[in-house]
Amino acid sequence: MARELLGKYLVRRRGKKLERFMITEVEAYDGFKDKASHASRGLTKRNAPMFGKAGVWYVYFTYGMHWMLNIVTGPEDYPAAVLIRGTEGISGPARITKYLKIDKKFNNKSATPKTGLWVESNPRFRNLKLEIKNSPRIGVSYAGSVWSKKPWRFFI
DNA sequence: TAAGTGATCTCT
DNA sequence: GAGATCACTTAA
Repeated sequence: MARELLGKYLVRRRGKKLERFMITEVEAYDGFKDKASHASRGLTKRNAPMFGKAGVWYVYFTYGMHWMLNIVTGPEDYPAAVLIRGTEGISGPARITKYLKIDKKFNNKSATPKTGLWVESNPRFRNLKLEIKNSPRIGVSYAGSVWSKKPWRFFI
């Protein structure tokens, strides 16, 4: 799912204006066992959206100043999400939310035009093979040698 | 390299 | 309720 999101558009509606940003960098957080995932210590008030339906935003606040944008994946009751780390023109997960004015008001909301933040396929890339690379995830050294090394960061 | 910043989590 | 931590950014 993380790979699928690469090359697609993150679309933000503000008033009547639509802004589209091609997603270029993501990270996967998968299941109960993933020690790098907020869900590794079970259900909490904060990570609850990760346990819900796929296609819903999980937006949380960290480091006292940054909002992180994730989209929930997987079946209900199975915690998994993809962190949107970068788009064309914006690199860095906190900068995306800063520039697109994304905060807790999107948390637990569906990714649809109705909510003002969603994902669209990219017709430009329908027939183009993207060169996708991967690496360990960023900023998760606390997760131990196994989980911090999982190559679940994907980027174009 | 380190400060900034405050919500959240764990432990008492 | 206290203390530690944090899926980061910026300025030095």
